Amino acid sequence: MSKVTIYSIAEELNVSASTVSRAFSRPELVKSDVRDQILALAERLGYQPNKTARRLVTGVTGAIGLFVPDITNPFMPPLVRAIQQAAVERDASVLLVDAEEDSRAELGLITRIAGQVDGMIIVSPRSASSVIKQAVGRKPTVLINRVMDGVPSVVCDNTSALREAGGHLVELGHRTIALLRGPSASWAAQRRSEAVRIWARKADVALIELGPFDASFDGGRAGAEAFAESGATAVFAFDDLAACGVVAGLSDRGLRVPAHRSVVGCDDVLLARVLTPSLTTITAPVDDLGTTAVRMLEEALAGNDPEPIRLPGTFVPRDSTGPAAS
Amino acid sequence: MSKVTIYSIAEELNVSASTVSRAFSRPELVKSDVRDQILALAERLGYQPNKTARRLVTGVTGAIGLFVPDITNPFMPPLVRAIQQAAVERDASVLLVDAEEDSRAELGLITRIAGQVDGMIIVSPRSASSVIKQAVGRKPTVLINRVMDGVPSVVCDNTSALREAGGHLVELGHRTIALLRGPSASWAAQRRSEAVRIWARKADVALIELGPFDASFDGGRAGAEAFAESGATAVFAFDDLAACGVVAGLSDRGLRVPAHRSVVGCDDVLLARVLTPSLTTITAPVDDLGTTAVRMLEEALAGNDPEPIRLPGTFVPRDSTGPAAS
DNA sequence: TTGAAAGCGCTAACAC
DNA sequence: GTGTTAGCGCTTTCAA
Repeated sequence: MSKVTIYSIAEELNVSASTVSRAFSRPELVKSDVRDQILALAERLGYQPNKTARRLVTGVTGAIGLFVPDITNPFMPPLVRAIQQAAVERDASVLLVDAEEDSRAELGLITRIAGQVDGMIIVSPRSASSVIKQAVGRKPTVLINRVMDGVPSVVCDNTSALREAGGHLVELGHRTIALLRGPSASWAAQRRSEAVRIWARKADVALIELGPFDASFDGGRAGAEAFAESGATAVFAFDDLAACGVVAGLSDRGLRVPAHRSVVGCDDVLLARVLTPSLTTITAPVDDLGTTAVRMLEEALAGNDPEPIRLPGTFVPRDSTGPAAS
Repeated sequence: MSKVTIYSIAEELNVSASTVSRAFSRPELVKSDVRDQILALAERLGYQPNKTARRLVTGVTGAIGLFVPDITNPFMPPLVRAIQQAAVERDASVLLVDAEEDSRAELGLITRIAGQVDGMIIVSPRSASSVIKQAVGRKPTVLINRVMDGVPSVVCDNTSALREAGGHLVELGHRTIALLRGPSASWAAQRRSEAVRIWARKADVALIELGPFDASFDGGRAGAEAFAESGATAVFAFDDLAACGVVAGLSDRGLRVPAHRSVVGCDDVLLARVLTPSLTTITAPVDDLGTTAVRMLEEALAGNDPEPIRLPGTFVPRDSTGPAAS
């Protein structure tokens, strides 16, 4: 039982190897009855065109590189899934690279996979631009949640959802609200803070800015201390993980959510739904983010350069916000 | 600036392409000064052997397929990371496939990547054995958290940690304890239940078995109802996610953890640490699981067939367990 | 220790 | 529409 190739099929059917090849790669070029015969025999023999050989001659790998800073961040898995799914639909595979928050390793990892993929999707709020530029220089690249001149990107825009969240807090009677600022190197963190700031000014609420804190559970926990002493009754946490930290930190001080303080998260990761109390937060359109990124990469691969896209998040009130304690 | 190949290097140095090839693939076969020259020039030119070409002739892809049932399950990301890291150390890449809990798609996805990798790691507690056998038949395969005759596997063994957890509950005064059973199709779930059962018999505590429930937040929430009415004061949840569900379900009934009821999770996923109260649970040795799987796959690839390995989990008391309410 | 030559399995001109 | 002919960039006998 030797391996089946276009040659073995060609021989069996008394056609040339090219015809067999065409039957798979450009079916419209071969007469339909011949094509059907070929496909049928191939099916019966369990033939699959050898991707490696195809790749060697065409130069297309059929793989896309997915670079994530930290797959352990709860925001990532659903995004990875969405990308993976969109890739499979396009008959592409996903080569995953997790930088493990090690910025020194990033460049090496990127160059490493660049040679094995057609293009890359980079989800990296904090990588140095120089690193990203390296990647962009090698292969068509799409950025997620980060914008950079001349590079296609999809970002989640929370501006209006944050406004809604603010309105919700005001309705609940909150007049002094804290903002836990995220890492200053994070593009998303900056935009978020700015959006809250603008809203607060217009809504005439007292905004107490705290931080910056790490975008982590411990960051949130640290923030809780400042928040508890700030006189604010509600807080915008940097993201859901930080919000969990805030809840924990408040609990350490005997403060309950939402009875004593209200907390708003961001992203709506799994955490937000399973925490007790469940988190009022802003749902990021992860699925859209992922499929859009893949679609844009496809365009970029086709030689166009797609316009940056922003997808709005949506506000979801849950149980971590309640009436302001008097 | 044409692309640099073994030929361009060979020409430049007046050696044959074979020599250049050897300098990279079997350096010991080429005289050291020649080799140094070649390597130096290659370095200067930024030459990297073309993996595709190499792959075509050798048949090794340098990639390992990682098949996960649901990357959204919080147990997975750290595992994926560990595997990815171990792979990078061996100069291999990871082709990720997420089945999205769609068992019908599994087979297709597996066959799909089988052709693109040297071997596979499958983390699939619930896939049909037939599907797994398919994979195993195609490429060397290592199973994580599942055992199957004749297939190398690494599993997490929680028996002794569960015993410890039980002891901990008894010390806290619990005498009637509930067991939330996981999905009956899950290999891990069965072993867990069995371990708890055996412990309970020996420890002379009343064990109330409930379920089976889904290994999910909602499954836990459903379980909470049964638990609340069971008369038990503590519960072994199927995993941490289910434990979160239990906490939520109890809270719906006005029951607090750990004041009114104690809850023990399993796996020690991120969730467990960021929940308030933090979960008493059993830490799965994910890093070890991942690196061991990669090591075993490497062995399998080398033609050996490695013995199944079990790695013990460790008990971690936290804040979700407390003295039994009287 | 090195070189020549023959492929790995496929695609893509080009000619028929 | 189909066949012929060259490769894609590398590894690997086999001889020298």
